[in-house]
Amino acid sequence: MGRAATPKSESRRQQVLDAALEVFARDGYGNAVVDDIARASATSKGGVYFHFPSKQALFLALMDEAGGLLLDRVERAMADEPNPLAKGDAALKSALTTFGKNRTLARLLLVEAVGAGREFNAKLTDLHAAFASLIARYLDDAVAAGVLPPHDTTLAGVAWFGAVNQVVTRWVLTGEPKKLESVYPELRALLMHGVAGAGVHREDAR
Amino acid sequence: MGRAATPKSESRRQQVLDAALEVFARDGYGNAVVDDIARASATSKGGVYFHFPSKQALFLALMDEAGGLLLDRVERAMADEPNPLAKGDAALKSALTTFGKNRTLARLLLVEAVGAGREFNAKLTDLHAAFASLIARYLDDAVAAGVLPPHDTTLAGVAWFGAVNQVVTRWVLTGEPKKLESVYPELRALLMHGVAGAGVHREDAR
Amino acid sequence: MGRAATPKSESRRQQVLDAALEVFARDGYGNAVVDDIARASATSKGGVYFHFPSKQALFLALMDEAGGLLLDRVERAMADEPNPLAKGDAALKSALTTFGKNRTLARLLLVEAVGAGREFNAKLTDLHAAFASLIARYLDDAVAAGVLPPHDTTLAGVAWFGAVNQVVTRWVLTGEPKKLESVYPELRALLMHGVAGAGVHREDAR
Amino acid sequence: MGRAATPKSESRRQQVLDAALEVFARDGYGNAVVDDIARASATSKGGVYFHFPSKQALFLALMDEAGGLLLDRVERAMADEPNPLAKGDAALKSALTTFGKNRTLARLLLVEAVGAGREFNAKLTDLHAAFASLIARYLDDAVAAGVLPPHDTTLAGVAWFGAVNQVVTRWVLTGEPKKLESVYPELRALLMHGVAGAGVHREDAR
DNA sequence: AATGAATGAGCGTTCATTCAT
DNA sequence: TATGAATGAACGCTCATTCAT
Repeated sequence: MGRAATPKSESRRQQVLDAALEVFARDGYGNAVVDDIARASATSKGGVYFHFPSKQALFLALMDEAGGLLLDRVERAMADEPNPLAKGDAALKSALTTFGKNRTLARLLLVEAVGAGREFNAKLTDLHAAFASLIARYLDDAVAAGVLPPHDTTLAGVAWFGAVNQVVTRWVLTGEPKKLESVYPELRALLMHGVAGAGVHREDAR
Repeated sequence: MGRAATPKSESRRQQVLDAALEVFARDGYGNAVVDDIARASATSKGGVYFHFPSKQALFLALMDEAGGLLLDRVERAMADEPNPLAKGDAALKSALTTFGKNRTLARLLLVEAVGAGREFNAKLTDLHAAFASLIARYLDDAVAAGVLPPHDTTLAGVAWFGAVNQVVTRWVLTGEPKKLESVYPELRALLMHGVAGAGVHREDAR
Repeated sequence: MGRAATPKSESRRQQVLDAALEVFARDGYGNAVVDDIARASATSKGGVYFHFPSKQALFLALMDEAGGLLLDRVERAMADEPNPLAKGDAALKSALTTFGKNRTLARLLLVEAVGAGREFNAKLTDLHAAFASLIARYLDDAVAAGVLPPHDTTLAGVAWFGAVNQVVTRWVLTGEPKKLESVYPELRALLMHGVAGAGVHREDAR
Repeated sequence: MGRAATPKSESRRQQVLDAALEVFARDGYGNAVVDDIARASATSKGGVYFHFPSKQALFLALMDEAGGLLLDRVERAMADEPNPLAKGDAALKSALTTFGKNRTLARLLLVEAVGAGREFNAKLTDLHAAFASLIARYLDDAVAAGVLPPHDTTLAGVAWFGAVNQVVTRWVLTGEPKKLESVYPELRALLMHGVAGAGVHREDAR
């Protein structure tokens, strides 16, 4: 479903993108070297520059792709669920699963993209906002449906996003927990009921 | 209250540190130029290198100082409060206030230190862990005191830290909300009771 | 006589090598500046570094080239002569002639390469050893052929090499004698018969 | 016998000189760092500069001292012998012995001083000339005394010096032979009678 | 005499980007 | 489209030298 682009040029571009993901995630934006990306994509430096006007543009494109892919997965997962609460669960679970299967992606988005430079702040902010507002919209729906009490959903969106973010970042940087998805039940409970109500509503264990 | 021990060289070192904070926060680690730091500290490049062996070491020292200062503030604020719940409130409030008064510090710690390079991951991880475990310890105490139900306090520490982190990061990057401290009540409620119980327990406004 | 294999890049590399010889011999290794070499080879600094990984590697390559060239000349001259004694004469004469025509080369090999740094000692030692053992081999042959009495040919090789070395070095540093090759007859007599037998065997004058 | 100078200042100066010998011989002129010399002489950088106006002057002074010391030893050894031939033997023996006991000195004079830079060529030339002409003078005397046939004593002085030089240099760079002095008999024979007459006049073995 | 903090010119090296082929 | 040699601005770091104390 939908890989209709030019068989050669498009795949070349994708090769570069894939290689760039690898290299940027490995070395960070600043330390990554265009030559490395060229080598890793079995092209030449000129080849890279044919498909992308600059190192910066390449990184930006990568953020777009990676962020879009993740957003897509989460939205698709939510779309598959009927009721509000289930949607939230699905979103959280799919985010953890996607990252859990792709540490490189996680590192790029949550670590390397952050301090990469002023030039990337706008895109980073957009990404953060996209996720936060996805969550906020879901919370709004849930409030509208009467399954959640009214509250500042914008702030909650940001905070939730940050909470998940940090759990994943810790996993990226320290390798803990071994299986990222394993935090799902506890994290879900925490997001829903905070620490105060944590005990009551927990329906599962590790 | 006693800072008589730093006649000249120590103050020089501090000058450099201060200038470095400014420059690193403004330009990011990678784009920051040692010459700029020298100029900003009214020294020469050689002066900077007399006090710090390398740009990297300078940044590391800065992370230490900034992280320590923040941790100190928060811990001091907690120490001033008697009961567990109040300690938590004080911690949250002092973190928001400290960052709110010092956007430069916030940018350094939450943005620029992140993608700065593999060399800094260890220190960054340590910082994250220090905060997360400070929170976890507090939660443990609260659980022991019976004011909070038992739960995975480690995970909660990480998630809380992430939530606050993200709210501050958003403020650093977008300027919203105008007054960082204004999120305190809502954020507190969210951390305590999650989104499900959010409506009920709110006891205050802006 | 066949140098068709070096279309562009190879000639560039050679340009750099030539310029480096000039600059290193003029300024010495330590004082030579890569920018100067770049300028002298009508390239850019990056161009130099494209062909050689470092200043050090460039100097090493130069030692190889210069040493190889000299050794080649001497060996070729020896090969052209039939009997042992004539070979020796030819070797001495060709060494003096080659250096005499190329003071730059002489300076590089005999002066600048010497105190250039520990990194170059190995290569220098190799060069010295190559010459000394070339001489020693020749002496061995002459002994085997019965035209010279048996003696410690290794030491003689070293000593001979040093004697010639010093005569050339003196010429490099002081300009004396005007024509380096003019020392040939006296030097030859000296190497053959020492100072004691000097008077008898001398068949020529200055 | 003669250490009459100012007890403190003069010894300080000597300390610096000694340390400099060590450091220059270890690192070479270019790589040697004034701070190291200061540390090695248990002084401060300022202390070094109090006694010597510049790094260059320090090295020059060292060459003077080292060269003078060596020349002194050799001359003294010659003065102790009555007849010409014995003087020559004594000179060679004392040179080998002095270097053999002091590899640092040998390295400074024969290796590090050579490529150290144009600034040192004059002094180096002087040193070489001093030795060469010492030898030449001795040869002249021997010729005058009728124990050696007339020949180009200047050239012989240079060549002899170079031969000894090279033997010592090889020992400095490669460690061979184990005992430098052991080459004395063979080297003496070589210098006196060359390779042609070598067999006859040898009166000893290794 | 001695100290050591400070200076700043200088240099090796890197690497994004360009462009002739 | 692709290649890779070439460019040159930029930067981290070193270290001889100075000088206030």
